[in-house]
Amino acid sequence: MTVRQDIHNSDIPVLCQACEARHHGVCGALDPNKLVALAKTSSRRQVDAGTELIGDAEAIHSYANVLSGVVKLTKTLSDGRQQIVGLQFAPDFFGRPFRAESAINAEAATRVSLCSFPKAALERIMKESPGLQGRLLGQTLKDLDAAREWMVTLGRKTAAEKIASFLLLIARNIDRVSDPNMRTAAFDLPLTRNDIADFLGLTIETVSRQLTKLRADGVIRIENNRHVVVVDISRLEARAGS
Amino acid sequence: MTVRQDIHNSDIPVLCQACEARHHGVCGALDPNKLVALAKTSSRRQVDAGTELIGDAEAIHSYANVLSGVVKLTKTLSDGRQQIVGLQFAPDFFGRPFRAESAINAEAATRVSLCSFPKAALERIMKESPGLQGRLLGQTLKDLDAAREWMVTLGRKTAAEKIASFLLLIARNIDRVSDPNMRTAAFDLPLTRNDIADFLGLTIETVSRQLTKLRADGVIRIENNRHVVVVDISRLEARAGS
DNA sequence: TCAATTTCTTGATTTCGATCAATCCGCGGT
DNA sequence: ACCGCGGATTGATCGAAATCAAGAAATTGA
Repeated sequence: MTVRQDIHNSDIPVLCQACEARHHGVCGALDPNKLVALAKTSSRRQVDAGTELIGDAEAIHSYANVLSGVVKLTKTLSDGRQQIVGLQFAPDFFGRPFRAESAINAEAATRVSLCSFPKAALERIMKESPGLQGRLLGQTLKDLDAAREWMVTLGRKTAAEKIASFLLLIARNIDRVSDPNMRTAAFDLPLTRNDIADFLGLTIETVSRQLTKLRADGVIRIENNRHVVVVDISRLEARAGS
Repeated sequence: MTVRQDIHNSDIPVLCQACEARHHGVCGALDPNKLVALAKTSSRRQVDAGTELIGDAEAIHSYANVLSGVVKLTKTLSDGRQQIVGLQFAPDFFGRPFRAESAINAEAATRVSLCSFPKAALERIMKESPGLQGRLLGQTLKDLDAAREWMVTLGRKTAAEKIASFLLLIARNIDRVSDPNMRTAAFDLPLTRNDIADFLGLTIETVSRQLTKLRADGVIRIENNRHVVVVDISRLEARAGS
């Protein structure tokens, strides 16, 4: 153990001071000492949309916090059919503690900025900070809840309901609509129509048609193919099935 | 800390000695002292198929190891559409560490025997045994992998592939077919046709038709509606998509 | 600025699985 | 044994989404 010393706010690594993950993400469990230790080995980087972050069945050497942008996790069948099995928004943690058994593929869906650190560094600090393990468990449980919620959407909802559910998911994560009396939302879609289809288990044509229908019915407006304005959130919710 | 004392095998609670969870489940992380402490508060019980174990949005007061049988986790839309979002086989741990946010419903799919302990007892021991937290994280990651694997099945596979995938899942968990050169498998279906439909995002009629087709093609045999003999596992795998 | 290419939309047709509708089978009870 | 009932199978028809097929719109690059 190092000798306990005075920790001023200025001792918090510059890198971390303005970081959202510092408070809400996994780093929130670390005291300044540990944070300094981790920050020494960590590095920020920006990657363009389409960059592969973890290849299928690849060994994983690092973990990362998503600081901005959206990362998509995909699985692919041998004949090319693809399914997005998770989306990570800031300030989600992502990477696989221990084993990399399930063949998963992580790719930047938008331009993404990451704060990544080597697997070994995190695991060492984890042994000393039980709180960190708890945060990791918390993130994993959150991912599990999201996955199960989506299983209902995939298995039991109609195409129209799937699209509405998807738009709500994005609105809640990008535009942070948690306030229930917020009537409207606006955001850029982080996914292409193809990605949306792969997320919803639909074809690109069906996605397009359902978006057109929502637009025709005045529930949303679409500008430049990417920017979506939800005119009335409760009307969208009514179409999402629940 | 208690003084370290000699621990004989006989000090392991009788309840735990023959328990599978003792080695492979969460209890494997506990030393005999901790095991005794936990065993004091735990109790075995058997429940019939159909028994509700955790109600939708109900507060959770206990955790459990599944010792035998199958527990199904379901989510239901307001209009009654249902989706099974997870199956827990022995010796899975089940229950929700912390928060019970996601509205999930757990029900015994078959006759089930459980070893359950109060939430508080487990959480207290968890603070002292970092290994236990790790096991819990491991179980959660395993559940997450399973959920994501199933998302591919729900979103991208045909009805025929879904049924084949389901039978393989059961064969691997009930008959423990992990040995890749095992050519055949046999088991009782732990789910009714209705449950299978809810697990696969299909209707009961489609499930029935696909099972009939597999039978007609000589891939499986069905006896008494419940007992399934997989004649050739590799032929079943070929139909599961991958 | 203007091809060139990719991404998205829209339309026509087909198909797979849902729905509707009878049976059929297995099982427990009297 | 017989009935009665819930669960399962089978058949006929329908419909939602997939597939096939052009185009239109946006983005890229020279």
